[in-house]
Amino acid sequence: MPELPEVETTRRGILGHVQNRKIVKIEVRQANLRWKIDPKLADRLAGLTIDGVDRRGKYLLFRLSPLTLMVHLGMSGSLRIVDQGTVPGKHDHVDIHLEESKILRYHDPRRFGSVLLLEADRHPLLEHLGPEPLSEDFNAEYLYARSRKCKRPIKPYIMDGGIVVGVGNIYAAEALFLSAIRPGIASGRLSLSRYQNLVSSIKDVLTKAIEKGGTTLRDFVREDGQPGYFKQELFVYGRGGEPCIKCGSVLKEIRQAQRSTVYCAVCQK
DNA sequence: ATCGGGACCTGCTTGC
DNA sequence: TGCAAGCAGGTCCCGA
Repeated sequence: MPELPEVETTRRGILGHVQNRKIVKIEVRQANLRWKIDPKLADRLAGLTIDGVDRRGKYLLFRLSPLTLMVHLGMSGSLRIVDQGTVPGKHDHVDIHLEESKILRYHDPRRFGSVLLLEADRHPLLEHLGPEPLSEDFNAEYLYARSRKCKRPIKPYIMDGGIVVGVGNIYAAEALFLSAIRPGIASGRLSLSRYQNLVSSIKDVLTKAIEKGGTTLRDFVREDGQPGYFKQELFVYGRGGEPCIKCGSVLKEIRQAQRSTVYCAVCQK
């Protein structure tokens, strides 16, 4: 489910419910996620107060001075706020009980997500991440300079978290359509001005998706259980074989690095 | 140094 | 109708 807009939607949705609230207790029903949940995690966090929730790429960082709880939603994860007594479902793996009878509930059918305890503000998974796409550090000059001599196709290139964080399969395809760039072109062959288009398309599509509460394809839900509404605004993702919204020709579907890619061979060069 | 591929999982859709 | 294959928002890690 979650790319940056969905993670950011989740962060904004839960913030008001968890900030300055004390963790009463934690229940772990399934510890085998992408990485096994530390058996000591529940004891370490009980009694601490959540000072705030930050985001780095697709990671949510719960600040519990002096510890940090790092949550990744993987492919199918979500966080919801539910009332005490709400019966957990099959894939509700972790409950974080808060003051005032609320529970922050982690749900993840495929279990590709993770719930990790950080002793400090650092973690190996955060060490080599690229810039935030909505920050000024992410700009055309950076991408252009970094991609010289790189033969890797542009779509997997912008989906690489070491290059820029937060851009997943949906928004990579959308941004390339919006900037009229073919997904298979080698990143090292794109000009600076094409990178200017691409960067502004990425920022644009992510910003608009956040405004709509993210994209719900099947199971993404916001903290209150509502879906996101950006799906209606997708130009190419999930539309292989259908007509291009701009020119009407049939959209092509290919595979790149084991991910499906849809594009318009007429509009994107 | 870069890659492509496999791995980790469950659930839903599709086709025989 | 049943069953197996294929595919799905991510990304680490290995070997070529």
